[in-house]
This record gives sequence, structure tokens and C-alpha cells, in this order.
Amino acid sequence: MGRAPCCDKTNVKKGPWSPEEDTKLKSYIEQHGTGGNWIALPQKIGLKRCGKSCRLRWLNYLRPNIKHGGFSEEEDNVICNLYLNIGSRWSIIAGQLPGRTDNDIKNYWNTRLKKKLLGRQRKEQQAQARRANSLKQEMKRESCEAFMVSGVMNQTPYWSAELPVAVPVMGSTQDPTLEDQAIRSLLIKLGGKFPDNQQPNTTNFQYPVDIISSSQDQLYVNSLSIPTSAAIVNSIDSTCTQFHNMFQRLESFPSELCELGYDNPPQLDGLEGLYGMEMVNASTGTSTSTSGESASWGDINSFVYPPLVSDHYEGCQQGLPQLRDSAFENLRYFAPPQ
DNA sequence: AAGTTAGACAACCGCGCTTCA
DNA sequence: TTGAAGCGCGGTTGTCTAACT
Repeated sequence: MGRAPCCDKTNVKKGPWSPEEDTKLKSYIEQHGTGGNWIALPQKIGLKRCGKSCRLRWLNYLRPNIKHGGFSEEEDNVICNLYLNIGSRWSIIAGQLPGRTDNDIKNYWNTRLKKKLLGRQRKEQQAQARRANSLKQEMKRESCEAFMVSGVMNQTPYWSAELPVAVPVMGSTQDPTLEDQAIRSLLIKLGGKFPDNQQPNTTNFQYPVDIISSSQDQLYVNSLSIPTSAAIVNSIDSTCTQFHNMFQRLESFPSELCELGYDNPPQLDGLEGLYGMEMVNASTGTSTSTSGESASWGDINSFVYPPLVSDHYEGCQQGLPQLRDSAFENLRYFAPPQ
């Protein structure tokens, strides 16, 4: 037995909205508001539409101050940064861009930004592959036999040849203020807070309690705040041990978990933000992408995060602040192309 | 000129969450 | 405490149009 439909599907109009329908809906809402009940609204105004459809039409199109198209470079940067850090949470991303709707941003990402970004990353990937290849040949020529005997050639990090390193594809944005403000307000929205009237820096951000209540969420916070906010720097030290333990666990996967019968180990949930699904799956030798979107996570994050995690972890291990700073600097991806 | 393909955008669907009686 | 109703969100599909063959 399925869920009860929200409206009588047989008596509801679907497809594009006519100007008359738009006018009816808009004028009613402007005069009376939604009345807090979208389901009942179409009946009140004599529209043969589903309440959800009315809501969508209002939010995405009829609402005042909606901007369509013409995304600026700065908006691109904010979208890309937030997508890389929090994933496809379009409503949250839209919240950082006044006048933009989640649907608009989602469409824009899927049709343009993703391709733009992936195209740029592919170029880097090809260049990286060429460099790796020539290096490999160089090494082979110099000490082929020794390598073959010791098996060193099989010890290449699994992301180094197949996947590009975290090249700072986009450097610092030309207007970092907008990005910082967006991320700052996002963090605040999620429940965190900065002391009054202070810009985010390396020490003054306080995490929302509910977000850091579990180790998984702690990781989420770390990935969330990567680009410019203070949170990543502030939290690296405190989470190094967690990273260490976690990656030790990951290294022991799949042998350990496969023995337990896990195809998709539960503790990996949420790690795609740090590792990328493809990276996670690389350790299992399987691909579990479930959609085009999750593939994009793999496509993008897999080449962005592993080296970052590596940097962070190394920096923590060695206790070298400059490494940490360097990792932080590398996280500024989305500057306009030179 | 007609047919095909690809891109862009609008709209729908289904699920999870929240609210409220 | 529980279940129904409504809301909000992300993913997917449908439609339109311009570019291409």
C-alpha cells in the first residue's frame, strides 16, 4: 500500500503554466498569502493544479525578486565551492545567493558549471597523466630491474596516476569577500557562530553543537568549511587523531569488512565529501555510483580530496603549521580561469 | 527544407522531515 | 505517543529551441 496522493491526479492539469494561471496565482498570493496550506490553495482560486505545483511555480518563478540566468563569475565560485564542500544541497546553496532558486542553481550546475569544471579538470588530468608517464619511463630506464625485484612499482599511491592531484584549479577568487560571507553565513545558518563583528579567522569559529556531536558529523564539518572559513584550520588539530584512526580503518577495508559481509561499509557514509565515492569504491574494487549526480561527486571529489586529506594528515603528523597553511591555501579552487 | 541531436530550463515525482491533532 | 497531512528537498523527466547534418 503506497502513500496517499497529495491531490486527485486525474483532475489536475500538468505541464507548462499559462499566463492566466500565473496571474491568478500571483495576484492571489500577493493579496492573501499562501494561507499556510498549499494543498488547499488551488481550489480556493479555481486552479486545476496540484498544490505542490503551485508552490513550485511561486517559489521558482512568480516570487518577487527572482533572478533568472546571467550567473556572475562570483556566483559561479560560490556555487562551486559550496557544492564541493556540502554537495547537492541546493536549497542551502541558494540561500547564499539572493534572488536565486535552488532549482535554478541545480539546473545551472547540471547543464553548465559541472561541464565547465570537469572540462578544466580533464585537462589537468591529462597533463598529470603525461607527467606521471614520463616520470615512470624515466624511473624505469634508470632502475628497472631493481624496481621489478623489489616490487616498488606496484606501490604507487592509488590516486596518483589514475587521478589528478588537487591542483588548485582555481586560485583565490577575485572577490574573496563574497565567498567568505557566503560560507560564514552558511556556517551560522547551520548553527555555528562567530564572536560578534569578527571576520572568520583561524580561531574564532564555534561549531554548532549538534553538528559536531558525532565523529561522522565532525568530518562533515571539516569538509564543509574547507575553502576559506576558519573551521578547517581550527579543527584539523582536534580531528587528526580521528582522521588517523579512520584512515587506518579504511586501509584495512575491504579485507576486514568484506569478511563481515559488508559490501558498503556503514562507516563510510558521509565520507564521500572527503574521499569521493569513486575513491571509496576504489578500495573495494567496485563502483556503486547510483546516479549522474553521485558520479559527479566521484568525478570531482575523487581528484580533489585525497591529496587534501593526505596533506592534512601529513601536516598533523609532522606538526608543521606551514603544511597546514599550505593545504589551506590549496583549497581555494574556484578562481576565474587565467 | 526536413530530420536529428544537444543544451537549457521548467515541471513533476517520490521520499524524508516536521507539525499537529 | 502515534499517525495523518503538509512541506521541502533533491533527483529525474519532459518540453522547447537552436544548432547541426
